[in-house]
Amino acid sequence: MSDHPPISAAMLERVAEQFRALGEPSRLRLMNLLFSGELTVGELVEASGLSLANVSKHLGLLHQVGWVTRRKDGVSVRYALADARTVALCELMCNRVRERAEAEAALTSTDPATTTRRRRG
Amino acid sequence: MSDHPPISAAMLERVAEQFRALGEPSRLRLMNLLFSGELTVGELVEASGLSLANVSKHLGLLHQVGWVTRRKDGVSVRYALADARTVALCELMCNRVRERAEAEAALTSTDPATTTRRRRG
DNA sequence: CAACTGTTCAACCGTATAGTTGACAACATG
DNA sequence: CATGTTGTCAACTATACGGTTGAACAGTTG
Repeated sequence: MSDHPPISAAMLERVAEQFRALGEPSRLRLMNLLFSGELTVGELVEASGLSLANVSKHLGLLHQVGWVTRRKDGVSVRYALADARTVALCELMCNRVRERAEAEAALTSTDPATTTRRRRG
Repeated sequence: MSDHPPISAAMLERVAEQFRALGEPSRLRLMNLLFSGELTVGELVEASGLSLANVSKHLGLLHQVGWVTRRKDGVSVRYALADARTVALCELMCNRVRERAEAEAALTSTDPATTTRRRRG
């Protein structure tokens, strides 16, 4: 825990915006599909099972905050990951979730007594 | 872009939950304050300027998803970062924001013509 | 026990946003 | 130009969530 200066409110909002854009399962699904490369909106619709307008909306937001790039290709539009760090970032979060799941499983199996939450008597 | 298998809906929701917890300026501010070490709710209230109940609520959520630890210390409660990766994660996002800000600034200064769609031409 | 401090919880309100629907824009083809 | 294809945008509804307020709870002190 070395030196960590305070951060401006504007910066906090910008950073929060980045996190928030990834804080939605549908958008995470689209990002995950883009892990394998550039895809059109139509392809993402088919692969995700989401509605066309919904996918377009999510992609618009991801593009606005800079997580994906947009490129017109004839009649369709191709989206791709804009940041090489995206995959690492998502995998870090996946590992966190897995670790927590394992930790919880270990707790409940080794110490069932402590799982009886304290309630006022 | 190597092999990236699809992810279950439950997993996506869990991962999104992690991102979402950090997708709020007030919570990010609290996390940032905790960068310097363990703090009580009261200390966080004073440092953040947020209301007591509000801080408690945010800390409750951060604790629920595993971003902070909670420890009773006499009459007060001390919170701390639970994950060593937190700082690196936030700094990555900060760098992203800074990079994007610089890229935008460079664009508007070198190519004013394309910015006519917006004010500040 | 009673009073005080520090924290959490529950109910409420206002706003933000996910998803749908329908209209419309951009590009291709006949 | 008319038509089909692909995607975006605007309006709408339902739900989620941030923030406030007031009550309840847990230690500490007298």
